[in-house]
Amino acid sequence: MKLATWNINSLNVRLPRLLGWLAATAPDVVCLQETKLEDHRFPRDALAEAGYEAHFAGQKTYNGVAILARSGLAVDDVARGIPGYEDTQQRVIAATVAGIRCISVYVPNGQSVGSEKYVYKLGWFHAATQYVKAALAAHPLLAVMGDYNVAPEDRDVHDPALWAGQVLFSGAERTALREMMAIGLVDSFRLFDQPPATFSWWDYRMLAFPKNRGLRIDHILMSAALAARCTSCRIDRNARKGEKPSDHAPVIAEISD
DNA sequence: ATGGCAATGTTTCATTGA
Repeated sequence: MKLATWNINSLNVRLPRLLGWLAATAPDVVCLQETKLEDHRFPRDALAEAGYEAHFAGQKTYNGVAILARSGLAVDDVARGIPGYEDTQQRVIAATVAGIRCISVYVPNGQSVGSEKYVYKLGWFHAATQYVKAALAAHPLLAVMGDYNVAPEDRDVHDPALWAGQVLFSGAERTALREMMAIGLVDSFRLFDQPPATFSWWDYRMLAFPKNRGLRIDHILMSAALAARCTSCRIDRNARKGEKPSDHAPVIAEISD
């Protein structure tokens, strides 16, 4: 079982790239963020032809999340948004795929520390934590996958001194992520030895990617029961290369049967 | 090879992302 998450930064632009990546990678579940498509425009048929059943919660221009499940896998209890938390922005979708509860999350960016969007980010994070806590209680096999817009540690940032106190790496954001993990989730990436300076996002500007000036802000968090079955987790840096890449690379975790 | 922002709509600039 192969689980993946990828901030695709416009599924309209990136559909050909996604289809090629699906064929090459053969994941069983893919969580997508920043699809930027209203539901009536979602390329459900193209993905079905590629062998994936799609569930999605989208909107125009911004945000938008989806879960793709390999055709034939049982998909149950699809849920959109965070119950009890009013939000016009489409940032969460959940589904149980082959018995594993999967939640695709697109945490707000936060813009800059202290801004209105930063306050929204922290409030959203806490609401999401309560939601994930309830999900964990109901589903021992849980994976929360997505773009968290938070780098957890110094080693997840190309230049920690430069980023200290900045949005994506501020103390309050890292604390919010730690608090979500404290309910009983582990960062599957850190279950394994990893090459130093492994990141999941690079700015389009200033040659950030070829210089590897990135951040690791996309994560696959797992419950203890799921983590016990996790055999690998890696970031697919190759998917950031070539013509018209997303600014994010996918994270891929493997689960033993 | 991986390359000096990109996607979108409000469209020929403004907004947002991270």
